[in-house]
Order: sequence, then structure tokens, then C-alpha cells
Amino acid sequence: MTGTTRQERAAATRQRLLEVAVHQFAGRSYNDVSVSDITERAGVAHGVVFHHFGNKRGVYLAAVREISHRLFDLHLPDPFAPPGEQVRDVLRDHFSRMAEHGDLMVGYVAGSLAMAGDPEAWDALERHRMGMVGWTCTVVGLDPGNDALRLMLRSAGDAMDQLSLRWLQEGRWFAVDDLAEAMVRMVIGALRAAAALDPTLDVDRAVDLLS
Amino acid sequence: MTGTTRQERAAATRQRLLEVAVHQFAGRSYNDVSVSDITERAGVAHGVVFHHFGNKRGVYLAAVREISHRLFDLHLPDPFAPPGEQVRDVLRDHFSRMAEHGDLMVGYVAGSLAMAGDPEAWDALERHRMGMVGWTCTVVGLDPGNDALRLMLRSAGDAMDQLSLRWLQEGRWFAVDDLAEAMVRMVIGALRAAAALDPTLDVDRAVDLLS
Amino acid sequence: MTGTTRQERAAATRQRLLEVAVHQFAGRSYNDVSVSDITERAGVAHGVVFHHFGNKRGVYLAAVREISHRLFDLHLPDPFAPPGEQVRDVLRDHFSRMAEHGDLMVGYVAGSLAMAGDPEAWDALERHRMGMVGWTCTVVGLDPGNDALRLMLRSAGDAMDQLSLRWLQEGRWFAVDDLAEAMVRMVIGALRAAAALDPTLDVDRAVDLLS
Amino acid sequence: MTGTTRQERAAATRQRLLEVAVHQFAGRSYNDVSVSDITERAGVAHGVVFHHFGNKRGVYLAAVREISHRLFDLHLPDPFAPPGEQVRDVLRDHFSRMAEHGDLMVGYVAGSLAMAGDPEAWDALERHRMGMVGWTCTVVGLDPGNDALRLMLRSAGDAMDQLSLRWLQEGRWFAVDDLAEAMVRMVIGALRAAAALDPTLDVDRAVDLLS
DNA sequence: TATGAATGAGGATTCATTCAT
DNA sequence: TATGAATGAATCCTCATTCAT
Repeated sequence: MTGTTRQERAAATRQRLLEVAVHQFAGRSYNDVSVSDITERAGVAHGVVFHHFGNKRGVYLAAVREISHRLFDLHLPDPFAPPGEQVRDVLRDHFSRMAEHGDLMVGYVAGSLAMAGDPEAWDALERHRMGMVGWTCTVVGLDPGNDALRLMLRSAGDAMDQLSLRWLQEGRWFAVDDLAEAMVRMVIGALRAAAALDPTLDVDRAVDLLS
Repeated sequence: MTGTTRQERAAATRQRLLEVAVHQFAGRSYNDVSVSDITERAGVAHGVVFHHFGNKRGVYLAAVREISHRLFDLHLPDPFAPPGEQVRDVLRDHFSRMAEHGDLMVGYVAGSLAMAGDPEAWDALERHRMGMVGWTCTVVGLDPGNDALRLMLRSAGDAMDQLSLRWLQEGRWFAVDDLAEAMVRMVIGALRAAAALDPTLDVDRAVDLLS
Repeated sequence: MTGTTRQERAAATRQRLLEVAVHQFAGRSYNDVSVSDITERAGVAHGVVFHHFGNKRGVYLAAVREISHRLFDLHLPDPFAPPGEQVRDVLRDHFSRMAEHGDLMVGYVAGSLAMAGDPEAWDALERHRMGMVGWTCTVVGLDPGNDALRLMLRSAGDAMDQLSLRWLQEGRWFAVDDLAEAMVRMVIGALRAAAALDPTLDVDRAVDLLS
Repeated sequence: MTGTTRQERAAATRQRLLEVAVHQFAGRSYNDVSVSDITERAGVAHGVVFHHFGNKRGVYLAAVREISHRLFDLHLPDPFAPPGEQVRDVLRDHFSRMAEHGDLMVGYVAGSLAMAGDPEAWDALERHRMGMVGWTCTVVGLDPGNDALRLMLRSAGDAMDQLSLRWLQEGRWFAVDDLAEAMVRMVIGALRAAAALDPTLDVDRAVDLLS
């Protein structure tokens, strides 16, 4: 009983620390967040971070993974819907999630989340984004291994992230559906761009599916 | 003569510091670069930075302005050329400059250049990017004051920046001309996206000018 | 028990720092005492000061308050004794305390204790002195709100402080009782002086009480 | 001609520095005044101080001597006037001078002028004050070598200095003549106090001369 | 598990002083 | 004489990390 209780309490402490860390690291860069910032806000002793996460980098990585999870975990749409609808569904989900977790987006777009020069942090973030690129290729019937395609779609992803942030910061003037539709146009632009880079690439059918 | 020599040497020292600072701040964020990093690499005493720039923020701002200058000073193309050609000219110039100053791009894209929470630093960088947005609108005959248009073109600019960085990091597989052509497609995508956001916006003629 | 021990040791460390700080700041001005001066003499790490007092000003204020406490906490004499005896009692107590804590007097008289331009430090010191002025007025039946009276008695207090210091520095040639008696004469001089400044003031009865 | 001109210009520079130094050191302690504070206000190059005064301590000492001179140079009254009148004359002169050079008094009373731990600075100030003590003894027919007398009169001098400062800071409510008269009462108190310390001392005649 | 006292390296900044011109 | 660039020691402060309790 008491053993279970102790474990539960420990887990709760860890969770509380993680929650605070997520919001701290989302707003400021690695060096600008101190261990004390986290422990004080979590209402625990300074040393607890080192118990649960080993060192500062430990909380940081856990926080980045959590942020990545909350922001970018791929929403899988109905696989039997038409491709254009699936893409729109994913994009709508993205902007909806931004509206919910906008504060977490700041650090990601500002680049400060991967600022510790930390490959693991970068991985945690980038993996999700490249996953979306690959999924998009697949759903519109293009080769996810094509370099030009990946390059341009990834850049379109960056554009979407920055767009999300500006949208949030400037008062969400536009509706989520309209933003998703706008992003479809950007994706089409990216496909055409990829075709400009790689003459062997035929994107006409994919564009048709999205239009 | 002698007086000139002294001033010249002082200016040279300042320039050496600035050059080091430019490369330091381009690669790591404000807090990750120490004053000693700069002075040691420049081979001068610790205090010189404060003599020439007042404080760390001083060198930082000078470095950011210099980086902004080298990366983004708007290349003004032949105003009598057709709009599509002018845009392509500007884009080619951009990628050429990236090839030359790619190392400086890292910090900008990573967001670390404006990471001091410094409005002045942000201004130095953002002013140039928004300038390019406005110029693009004008050259294709659209209203630079339209919100949807500015939002999407600015996002396309972000896409280009990230694209530039990935292009450099992954070995410059593509030719500058092709990248410029690809970006034209992205810009077209951005125009169509803006039209999706704002139904009052007619971008058909602008798209024709770019195609 | 164990918890108590830890707290006790921490308190002991803090006390050791404070004790060193008291003697450092009593002898030299704020800027002339470095944090290292204190920590080295206390045999602790540099950071401990900041742990216990926040910053240098923190130790400084704590030290000034402690000095003020040791030097000037008003000794309250028997309120049923005759006024002249009460005053003499307080004065004797003052000189006795000087004999005990003379080293702390140096900084106070030299003015260096309130030299940080710190209103709080000044308050900690001045409050006690003005308290003694008010008490004196009351005990001899004069209005503690009279400006001329306060001005001259406060000046007499300054004279006493400087007198204390010179007495200590020149070898304590005189007995505490005699010094107290001498100061009574100075106080009488101050009362007469106040009457010279303010013709509405009648100090004859007060002088009688002190003679 | 040019030689003379150069010397004159040098002297003028030195004088300008001294003037600035006087006001800087009068208001803040040694360590709080930087060489740059002085040179910038004087509108000369940083190095000039070291030309004219050798080092910072040099300007400081020159400034203290100048301040001492302006504040305390003994005003010699009519030696044939009655003693009481001579003393009043000197006291009036003191308060008049305070009204004129009050800003210089701040540092002296605060003790910051002698704060460099500098015996020479202390001497420059103390010599004048003790001179006044000796003169007072002489003019009222007492032995300037008597320890108790010197001690108490010197303390009365301190009282006067603090009184001067408070008078200036609180708006000069009282007339110079009244202050002088008040100080005469304090001096009488000091004489009586000295007699309390030293039973061999007879101050009755001196008190009569002052009353 | 949790606490928080203690450590000490590292960083920005100030400033007296030197010296070549 | 005068300049001001350059030096580097000294200072305050922050903070990740350790560890005894």
C-alpha cells in the first residue's frame, strides 16, 4: 500500500516537473531556463530534477519529446477517404492543435527547442515533420524517397509552422478550414516546385487529387 | 598621417571583433556565445569589446545588423524587365548569396539571431524580409497592404529560408537557376493560398505574370 | 533530530557570514568590501552569500541592521527614576556599549555604513538615533515635535557619536560616568541652543531636571 | 609666446579637471567616482588625469585639499573685538560659507572624503577643524593643550558640521545669525562638559566671555 | 524519495593604468 | 601636452551539480 502510494507520488512529482518543463522550454531557450525556474514553479526542492531526470539535459529532452508529441503526433485520417480529403483533414487537425497548444509552438518555430545543440532534441522534432512529408507523398501517390519532393514538401511544412505562429500571434483572423485550404494551395506549389527541380517527376496527378 | 594610422588600427580592431562576432552569433545563440569566445578568437584583450561596443548586446546587435546586411540586403533588379524575370532575378540573387554566406544563414533560420528577446535584433532581420514581401506584391501588381497576401508570402519567404539551409547542408545538389524556378512555383502557391483566405483577392493576373 | 541538525548547521553558516560581514562593513565602505572578503574569512564558498542573502546588498543590509541593533538599541531605563537619572543612565549605557562594540562604531561615524546610497540602510541607522532624540524630549517634558529642538538634540547626538569614537581611539582616558556627565552638559547646551533658534521654546525647567 | 600659451592652456586644463573633481568627490566616495566621470565631464581625454595628477589618488588628494580650503579655511576675525564677538563672527562666517558651498559639505560630513583610507586626505580635513578648536581656546583664554577641552570642542565642531548639513537639506529655515547664536550655546555646553571631564579646568570666565 | 545547503566554474562588466602616436 | 586604444585584474552574480540527511 504505502509502497504503491510512494510510487504514485513519485510519478506525480515527475509529471508535475515535466509539465512545468514543457511550458518553460517552449517559451525560452535551453540556457534561459534554469533548473530553479522549473523546481520553483513545480513547488519542489531543487534536487528533485536530478533524481528524476539525472541532469538538466534530461528534463530538457523529456520536455522536447513531450512537446513534439503534443504538437506533431500524426493525426491519422480515414484511410478510405479521398486523398484530398485526407490531406485537408490532417491540415485542419494541425491548425486546431495549434490553437490549443499555441504556446508550445513558439519555441519550436523560434528554433529554441533544438538550441542546446542537441541531436536528440532535433531528432525528436524533425522525425515527426519528416513523417508528415512521407505520409503526404504516399497519400497522393508519389515516391516518398524523391529528394526534390522531400525538400520542397519539408519547406512547405516550415512555411506552415511559421504561418501557424503568425496566425496565432495576429489574432486568428482566419478560420481553420480556410487555413487548411490555403495550405493545400501551398502544398500544390511545393509539388510544382519539386517538379521544377526534378524533371523526371510527374506531379500532375497528385495535383489533381488535391485540387 | 600618424593620427590616421591610429584611427585605422582602432578601426581594424573593431572590424576584427565584428567579423568574429558575426560568425560566432551566426552559429550559436546569444547566451551560448561568451565575450571571451569573441575576444580570444580575435586575439585581443577581454575589455576591448566593451571599449568598442559598450557591452555584449552592443557587439551582438552590430553582428546581427551585419549578418542581415550580408544575407538580405535587397538586390534591386532591372525595373524595366518583365515582372517574372525580375522576381526570378531576385530569387537567383538570394540563392547565390546563400551559397556565399551560408554559414550566416544557420543562426537566422534557427531563430537564434533574434533570441536575445531583442526587438532591435528582430527588426534588423524582419525588416528585410517584409521588404521583400512588399516588393514582390508591387512587382506583380498586387496590393502590398493585403493581410492574407502578406501572411502567405511571408510564409513562402520562411520556406525559402529553410530551403536554402537544407540545400546548403545537403550538398547543393540543385542549380541556383532551378531553385529560383522552384521558388517561383512556391510563390504562385502562396498567391493561390492567399486567394483561398481572402475571396476578394484576384491573383490570376499575377500568377500569369510569374508563369 | 537530523532535520534539526541540518537546519542548525545552515543557520550557523548564515550566522558566521553575518558576523564576518558585520565586522567587514563596520570597517570599510560598501564598495571596499568584496563578497570574497566575506566568504574567504568565513571559510565558505563564494556562492553561499548569494544562497543565504540573495546578493551583496542583502548581506550588507543584514549587517547594517545587526550593527544598528548592537550599537543603538535603546536601553530603557527605570521610568520611575528622576529624569536626570534616566538620561544619565541611557548615556552611561551608550558609552558602555561603545567600549564593547567600538569597532562597529567606526563605520557608522565615518558614514560608510549608509554609503551604498541605500535608504534602507540609512533608515536602520537613523531610526535609532531619532528615537533617542524623541525619548529625551519626552523624559524632560519637552515637545518631541519641535523642529529646533530636534535639530539641536540630533546634532548633540552626532557629537556624542564622534566623541565616543575619539574616546575609544585615544585610549579611553576618561571614565564612562564622567563622559555621561559631560554629555549631560552638552545636551543642556543643545537645549539652550534650541531656545536660541526658537524663542517660543522654554527649556528652563528641562535644564533644571538635568542639572 | 607659444610656450607661455601652452603652459597656460595646460594650467587651464588642470584647473578644469580639478573643478570637476571637487564636485565629484564632494558628492560620492572615492570608489564611486571613476576617472572617466571626471574626464568626460571636463571634456578631455581619459589620459589627461594621469598627466596632471599621476594617478587617481592624485586628483583625489588635490580635490580634497581644495574642498578643505573652500570649506574650512579659517576666517580670522578682528582680533581687537571682544572674544564673544570674535567667536560669533567665525560661526557666522562658517554658516555663510556652508550656504555657498553646501554641496561640498555633503561628502565631508558623510565621511566619504576621507574614505580612501588615506591619511593625507584625513589630515587635509582634520587640520582645519583642530585649528578652529585651538583658536577658540585661545580667544576665550583657555589652554589649547587641555585634552578634555580639545575633545569636547572638537565634538562640538562635529555637531556644527552635521547641523550645517541638516540645515541645508531641510530648507535653511533658520537665519545664519540665529544658528551662530545657537552654536555659541553648544560651545558653552562643550566647555561645561570639558569641566565635567577635567576637574582642574575652570571654564567660568570663558563662559562669561561667550554669554 | 525528497530536501536544500554548499560548491565552484564561468560569465558580463568596470575601471585604473599604460603607452604609442 | 593630449589622445584614446588596449590591457587585465577584480568584482558581482548565476547556476548546474553534488551530497549529507
